[in-house]
Formats: sequence, C-alpha cells, structure tokens
Amino acid sequence: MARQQLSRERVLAAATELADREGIAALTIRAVANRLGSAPMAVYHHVAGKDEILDGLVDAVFAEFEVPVPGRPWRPELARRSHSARAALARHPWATPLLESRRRPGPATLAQHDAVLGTLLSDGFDVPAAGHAFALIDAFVYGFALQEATIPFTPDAIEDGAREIVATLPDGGYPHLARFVAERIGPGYAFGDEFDVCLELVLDGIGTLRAAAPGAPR
Amino acid sequence: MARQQLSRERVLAAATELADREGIAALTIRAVANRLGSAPMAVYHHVAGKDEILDGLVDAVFAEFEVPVPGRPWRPELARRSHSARAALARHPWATPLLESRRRPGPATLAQHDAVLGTLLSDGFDVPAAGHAFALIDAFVYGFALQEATIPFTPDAIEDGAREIVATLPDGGYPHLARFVAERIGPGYAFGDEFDVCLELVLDGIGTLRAAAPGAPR
DNA sequence: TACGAAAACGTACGTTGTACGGTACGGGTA
DNA sequence: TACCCGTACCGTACAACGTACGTTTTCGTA
Repeated sequence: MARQQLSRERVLAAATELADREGIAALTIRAVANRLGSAPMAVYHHVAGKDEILDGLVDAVFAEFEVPVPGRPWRPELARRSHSARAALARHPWATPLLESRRRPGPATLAQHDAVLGTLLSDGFDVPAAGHAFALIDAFVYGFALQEATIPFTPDAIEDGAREIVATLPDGGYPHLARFVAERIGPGYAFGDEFDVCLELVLDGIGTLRAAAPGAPR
Repeated sequence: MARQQLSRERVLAAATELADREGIAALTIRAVANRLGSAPMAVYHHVAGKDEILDGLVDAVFAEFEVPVPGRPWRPELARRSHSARAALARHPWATPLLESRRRPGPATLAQHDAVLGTLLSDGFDVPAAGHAFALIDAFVYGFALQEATIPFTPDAIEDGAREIVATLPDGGYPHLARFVAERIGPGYAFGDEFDVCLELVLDGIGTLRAAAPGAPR
C-alpha cells in the first residue's frame, strides 16, 4: 500500500485545499478523509476535532503573511506585510470570517502580532500609539478582505454583476448607487485596486501617531 | 389558543434573539420554531430556507445603522453612521462574519450604501474619490467589528485573559507582545476605545480625498 | 518470532436542513 | 345548506453531518 502516513500537517493541507476549491461549507471530516484516501475517524488521531482543524487553518493562513522585521523602517515593512496579508486572505476567502470564531491564536498568529508590534515599537512609536496603529491597520486589512470576499463577481464579470443587482431595484430607488455603478463600474474597474489607495491613507494616519521623540527622520 | 400568527418578521425577530443569546451556531430551524411555539416546518411557509433567514438577519442588522443624510456635511454624518454601525455590530457579534457569505444585499443594506455614497457625492467628492472613501470606511468598520468580536473577554476580564494567553507562551518568545500586554493592558484599557481614535484617522484620510473644486470650506 | 503501542478503521448515535404529504380552517360560490 | 379550495400549519422521513466507542491493522523493537 503506497498510502502515506497521515499527519496533522497532511490533514491541514487537505483541509485547506478543500476549502479553497469547494468552499468552507464543503469542509467536512468525511471529505477531508476522502481526499486523504482514508476513513473519517482516522483523522481524529491527528486533530482533536473539527474546531482544531479550523484553528489550524486560520493559523496556516496567517503563516502566509510576510512577517515585518523590527528595526527596519516601519512604513515599508507594514506596507509589505499588509499587501501580503491581503493577498493571502484573497487566496483563501473563507478565512476572514473564520477569524471571529477562533479564539485560540496559533504560533504564526502570535508571531505575526509580535513582529508588527516590534516594528512599531522600535521605530518611534510608544506603546499606546503602537496599539492604535495595530488596531487600525488590522481592522483595515481584515475589513477589506471581508469586502473583497463578499464581492460576488470576478473582476471581469463585475460590470454585469453590479448592473444586474441595480437592475432589480425599484426604479428611482437608490439614485446615488445607480449613478456610482453607471459612472464608475466598467471594464477598467477592479475593486482590489482600492486597496493600495486606502492603505496609503491608513499608513499616513498611522504616521501621525508616531511619537516625535526618538524616531529617525522620516 | 392565543398563539399569534407566524410571519416573516416574527421568524426573523426570533432568529435574531436566538443568535444574540445563544450564538449563531445555536440558530437552527428547530430552535427558531421552538421559540415561536411552533413546529419546525411551519417556518418554511414564511421563509424559503435557512439561507433566507441569514440574509434577513444581515439586512436587519444593517437596518440598525443610522443612515447618513446626503446634503449635510460629510464628516459628522459619516462619523455618526460609523459609530452606530459599530455599536450594532457589537450588539450582534455573529453578524460581521456573516457579511461574507451573504451575496444578496437586502433593502436596508442598499439604502445604507446609497446614503453613504450620496453624502459623499453631495459634499465635494467626485465619483472615484467617493469609491475610495467608501471602501476605506467600510473596511475599517467591518474589520474593527470583526476584531472586537474576536476578543474573547469582556472589558472587565481582558486583563486576566490577555495575561493568561501570554503566560502559555514559551518564555522569551513574542517579547514585544509580552511588553505590550504588560505595559498597556490594565484596568483602564478597553479595546473598544481604539475605535474613536482610529475613526478620526480614517476620516482625516478621507478628507484628503475630497476634490478641491465645489465643496464648501472647512 | 513476539509483543505492545500507535495508527487506522467500522459501527452507531444524536442532530441538522428540508422534501413530501397530510390536516385544520376560513371564507366564497352554487 | 353543501361544496370547494387556498392558506397556514404540522408529522414523518431521509440524507448528511460531527464524533463517541470499541476493534483491527501496522510497525518498531527486543
């Protein structure tokens, strides 16, 4: 039997693949086992239950974020990590809503948080300012990922999709929404492009939090 | 039998109550029917299925947001609506993750979007700038709500909870995180307070997007 | 070869969403 | 009065789910 041994890692990898391909709702113990060529209950020797699989998935996604390096200038580091975070959450759209229900942060999650705080604290932010900055940038990244996951259309089909929704509206209702779709949504429009514009504004705002005292100039 | 007639509204109200009290996982058709003093299959005469209930719940939460009024100054209007949105999402912590999977926006959702866009468009923002501003503020509000829902502690217990997590860490790992918890988290600290600080930064950023041309001064 | 632990499996149970067919009832028409 | 039919409700049934429990298979070591 060429069947490889099961392991926690193989279980999580199979679960990630399944969630990516079929959606989070299709992620069942039976399906995971099936994909591993195994029986449902075999999985339970490597993870305690479905909840632990979900915890592991979230941490695996966090592990895909590029980690900022404390000591380097805060702004490019946070920009790099935020872009990679958004990319990872876009690759795994099921992950963002999962953040809420998972209350036991994994090692990658903690390392990520530690590195972000360290980057801020070592480049001119005092503790309260680092807290503000952390809350702001993560709220933005997660919120954007949530919005992006909600958009029911691929960038190519967004025009049709948006018009379709607007078309089902009562005539004359939602005039500003209708105007926005008519004037803005078109072949060149991709919602994802908003990320860069908004991230710059967020980073500008974080810059104003920076303590005046110890930081290197700009 | 004094039992009142069922209706779509009563079903949604019972579902909201249940989700608030017992969590979204406890929201089953049987539980909803039970709370209504009715049989499971009776609710199917008023909603098409569980998905439609979830859609209705999300729209009901959006209906709790205060709607900004186009024509009034953009900044206080958006501040008011953002505060009320955050409060509503905090009252219903199960709602934010649900935003992702619900792709059929309800009337309250559409009205909300329309009013936000209208407020921006009628106070000096051109269409692309309004799009940027909309993406930014909603990403922030949803993301913050998601973070707030994740915090596993009440404001009172946050100190113990945070220390507990840090205590389980390998010694010396995550030094910045440990420092942050030690210096920042205390009796006076409430994560929710970060919202006001961050929202001001977001609104500042949105202000810089405003077209120079037609807007009133300030 | 023998053996004990680790890994994998089979069976079974309670719960879920919901398809399907039946039942009670309140009027409108003949 | 007798009939009928649409609306609201309910009972039963089924497939799929997570997983508790007990059994079998596999494999490293002696």
